[in-house]
Amino acid sequence: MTNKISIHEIARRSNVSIATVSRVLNNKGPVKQETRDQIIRIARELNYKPNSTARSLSRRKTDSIGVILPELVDEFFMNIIQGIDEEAHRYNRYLMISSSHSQRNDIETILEFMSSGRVDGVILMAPSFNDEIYEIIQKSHCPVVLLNPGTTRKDIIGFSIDNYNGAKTIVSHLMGHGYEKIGIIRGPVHNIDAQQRFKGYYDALTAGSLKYSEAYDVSGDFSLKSGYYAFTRLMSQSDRPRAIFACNDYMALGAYQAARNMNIRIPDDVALAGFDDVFSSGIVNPRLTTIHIPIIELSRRALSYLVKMIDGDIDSTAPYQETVSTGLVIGSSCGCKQSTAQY
Amino acid sequence: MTNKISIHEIARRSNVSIATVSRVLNNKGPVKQETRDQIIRIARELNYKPNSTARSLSRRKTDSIGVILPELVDEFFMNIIQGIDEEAHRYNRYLMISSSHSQRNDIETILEFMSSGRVDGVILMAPSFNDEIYEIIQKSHCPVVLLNPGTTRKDIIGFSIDNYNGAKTIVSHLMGHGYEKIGIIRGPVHNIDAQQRFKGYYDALTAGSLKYSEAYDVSGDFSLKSGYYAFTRLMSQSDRPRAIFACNDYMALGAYQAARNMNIRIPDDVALAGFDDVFSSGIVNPRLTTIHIPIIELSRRALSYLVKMIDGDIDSTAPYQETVSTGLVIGSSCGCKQSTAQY
DNA sequence: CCCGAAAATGTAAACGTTTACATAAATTTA
DNA sequence: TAAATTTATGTAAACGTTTACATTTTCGGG
Repeated sequence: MTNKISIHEIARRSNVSIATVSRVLNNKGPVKQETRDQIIRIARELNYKPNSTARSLSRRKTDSIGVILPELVDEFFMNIIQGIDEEAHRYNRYLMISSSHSQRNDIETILEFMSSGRVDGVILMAPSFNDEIYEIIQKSHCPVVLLNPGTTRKDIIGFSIDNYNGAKTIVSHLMGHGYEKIGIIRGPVHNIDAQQRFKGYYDALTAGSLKYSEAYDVSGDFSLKSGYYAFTRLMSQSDRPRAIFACNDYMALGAYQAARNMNIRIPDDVALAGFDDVFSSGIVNPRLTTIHIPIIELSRRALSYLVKMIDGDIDSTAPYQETVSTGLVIGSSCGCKQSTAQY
Repeated sequence: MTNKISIHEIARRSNVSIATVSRVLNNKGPVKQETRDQIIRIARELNYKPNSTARSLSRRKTDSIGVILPELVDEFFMNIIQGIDEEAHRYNRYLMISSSHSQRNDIETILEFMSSGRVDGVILMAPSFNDEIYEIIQKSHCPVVLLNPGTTRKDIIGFSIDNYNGAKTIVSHLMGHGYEKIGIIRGPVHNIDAQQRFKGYYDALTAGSLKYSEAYDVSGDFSLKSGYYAFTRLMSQSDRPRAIFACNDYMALGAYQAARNMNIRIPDDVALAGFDDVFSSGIVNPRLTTIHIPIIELSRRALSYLVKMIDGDIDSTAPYQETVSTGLVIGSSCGCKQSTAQY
């Protein structure tokens, strides 16, 4: 039960000053080889580990990065964390993770995180971007990178998914099958991803000279259940759509269940496509045609950029936006015979 | 662009000493109401946030907790984080999360985390428990709680899943359907969960006076793919099993795909059961009969216990084990008509 | 063998808090 | 009203590092 040993203890035992010890431990400044060896030996013997709190205070740098996500559920958010973690490990940074605990004032969480000096920078994914958040970021002296900011502002630093083109691509793919009556199950009204996906859908239709019809446009909230009901509603009308684009996979999966209940065959009676490429969409039969989001890659880049801001390799005040493009994953739910994904 | 303000600045502006300011900010020690009000006012005006690094150094307490998981993938690990996060929020603790980056020396990761004073305690889920890890925990002065330690040692603090009884329950359920030839798709050989689940399977069989047969025992590694091949192997023999217990859901899902390829109907030709109750198992058709693990609850309890150790409310040196019991989730993959889960 | 430069080491002041202890002011007690 | 309390405040030393600056030692060249 050795007491916690400090740099002082090492200095005492090696008959040198703490400055010398610090120099050795940080490989900074000249030290006689002999002294160096001895200090290292003693430090190792005592199993010395520098106190990182003291280190942080002195260096004014914590080597940790805050990650604030709207919630901590799903493979999706896990993938974000995974990507960030991998990259953080590369840069020797630690990760402080927190959900914004939507029930509470998430802004406060953010502020707390950023202002207390607990982290050197923050990766923030807010449920929705608003002026208050913008203000906080501007005011704080803490570098912030936004994940999927969902705003048209240009004076921020953000990494986004190309929802618009993803949606356009997949709807175009459905059109390529010759379907003309293509319905949509929307996401939450105020969700920017959902809005962009809708726009992609809309523009794909009109670009292909199909007409948008309100009868084929039903709302959902990204949940499985909402997909179930939305599908039921869409297919209960006399003039049914021939294909449906669900704005995310969970809703598409809900649609599968509704289809089974209604004895509707996918893709024979109605084709189906989703968005996100969640694990389950590769499990269901027929495999769901969907859009893959390179979310791990996106997170990695975001972290990498943040670290460079922190290290001063990149100007933190300069706005920067990056958008990663999505990939079409072809299953047979759209009517294709051959799937691009294999197991 | 106000410079970062410290307690000194507040003291200066309020014409008091920093001690008084500190007292006000921490609600500690007597301060005249008038002085107090003024200090609070000024602190608020300047939007003062105490530097948590300095605070940690002085108090010898970081208010953060380390979480080390073998990997950061899956809903499963996300659920762990979710449970921990919820509870951490209740106790006002921050979470430092890291995967043990299995490619590297995970032990070193752990040591680093625990010895550097970056966290007040650690929740550790190791890929496999071994003596080295045990040594580290004993030596370190940092409270450690193990998640699913998978050891029979009694001198540790750990929170576990009752794999054994879970497996026994579900295999018994299969037997209740009258199936006599019950196969198993095992998990990784060195994985303790997998071993315990196998034992549950074995004991359930023999308790019901069925005989264990090597022909029905094939190995897997918890991956979907391994489930696919294991199923194929099991069902390629002339004397096929009538039911199969896959040691986790992903392997069971792989079995679904193999079954589809081989034109084998579930549950008509072969009944199937899994373990874990992952999201996808509720999606597939027929719904997978499986075992639910209250992992969020388990994580919550682990964190709560750890915090109490840190706060000195619980003796950190006393061993403690807790096991949470699992729940049977009935789908129709086992042959049941009525499912307990609904969507 | 002395001088100057380079190398090695030490001293002490940060970093921004908390807190034991000392002191001063206000209040009560007798 | 002086002494004894109680309340309010200040001083200064921690906490364990890093690092600018000062000082000492070493070493090569004249």
